[in-house]
Amino acid sequence: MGNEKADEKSTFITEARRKQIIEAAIITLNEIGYVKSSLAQIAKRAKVSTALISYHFRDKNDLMNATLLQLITDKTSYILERTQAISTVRDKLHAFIKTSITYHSERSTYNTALIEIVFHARTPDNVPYYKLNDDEDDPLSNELQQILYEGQSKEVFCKFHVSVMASAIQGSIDEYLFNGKLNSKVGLELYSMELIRLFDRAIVNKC
Amino acid sequence: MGNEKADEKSTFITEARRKQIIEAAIITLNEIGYVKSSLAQIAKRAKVSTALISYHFRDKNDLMNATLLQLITDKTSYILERTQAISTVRDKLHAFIKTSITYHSERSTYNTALIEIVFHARTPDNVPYYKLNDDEDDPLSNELQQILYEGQSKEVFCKFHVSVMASAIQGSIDEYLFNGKLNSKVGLELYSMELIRLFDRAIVNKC
DNA sequence: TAAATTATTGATCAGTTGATCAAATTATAG
DNA sequence: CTATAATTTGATCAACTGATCAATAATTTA
Repeated sequence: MGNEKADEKSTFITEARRKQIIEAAIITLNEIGYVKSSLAQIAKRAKVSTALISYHFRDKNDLMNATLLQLITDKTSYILERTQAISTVRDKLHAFIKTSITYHSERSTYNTALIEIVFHARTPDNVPYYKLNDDEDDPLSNELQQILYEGQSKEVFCKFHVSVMASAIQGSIDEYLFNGKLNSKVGLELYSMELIRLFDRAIVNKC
Repeated sequence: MGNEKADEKSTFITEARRKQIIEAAIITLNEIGYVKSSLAQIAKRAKVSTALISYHFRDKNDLMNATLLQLITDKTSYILERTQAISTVRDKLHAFIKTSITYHSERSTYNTALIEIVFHARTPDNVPYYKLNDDEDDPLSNELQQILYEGQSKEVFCKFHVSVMASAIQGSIDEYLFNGKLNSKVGLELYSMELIRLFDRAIVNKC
């Protein structure tokens, strides 16, 4: 009953329920947004009572944090799996850009839920999540920076400020995730292709 | 008393009160975020009663829309004033990047309030503002795209997809606005300088 | 099977929300 | 100065929020 850590009683049924509730939370976030995603709304979509959510999660914050963790894990593993297999740094960078954008359309529900949480949830000190921005803790950010460093040390890439370049790449990708108009106007194939060409010019060319 | 348009009764005192309430809304958004920015909280900071807000604004949405308009207008004029004066396209692009980033630190309160509204407010159909993304209506987006077109027609810039390049530039800038860690790690002078160099390589070089 | 633990529910709680309204205050006009 | 209109308030409203609790129901254990 009592583990060293907090409360880690993981019955099979408990884990299943938690996943079910988290999945309902994602659907709810996508459908009506964070503000309207009350426990009642989430419970309705999970087809359980509100009290059951309170039973499996300490509070609403706990539920949202668990949901966020699930979303980040999914996105991270999706992109890393398809990036780390590639051998050369330049192709790795291309894959990183391509898969990041592909994830958006393939898991758009997850992506929206992720945005909803990141821009609404706050720490107990009332600091918004979007202002925290992990960096060191973010495996995707680390992977991207490591690709850039490796390219520079192998002299495939030229000299530039890695942090700035990384956030420029990430920002260019994110812009496509947010901007709905762009999404329907340009198309992900064209967008990722143009982005790859753009950063090839900025990174690989004579410097 | 009765104008053609909706209700456009603009006494001097009315306009002053509206501005005062909007200013209080901005401060409140910055201090405690959109979700906690109730009419009561805004009223407290404006040192008026909640009923007075309801008197000057149809509802909370109306207030938030008016606040958003003020924020967008401020940011737009700030950047356009400092960009359109420049004569050559390349310097214009540099100025656009530089002033966009400078605005962040100079009016950080406004910037946070803007983010809070854009990522929380929704249309009556429950469509989040961040998914609308004007594009054609956004003067800043237009200015940036026009700079790129002009540079291409004068053959100062090489050939590339203007929409993609514009959103890459905008995304690279926005990333700096959101990412708190980056903000303290790199510094806006260095960041804008590196960004200018980056896009010079991607835009101006041999293509 | 019987006992004990775990899972689930409906009912209910106090707290906040945005909005409304009559009454009070202030400004404006005649 | 008086009457009329515009401004501001406090009190109050129903609706909804997240959370809690005792009472069942289901499952596990002995």
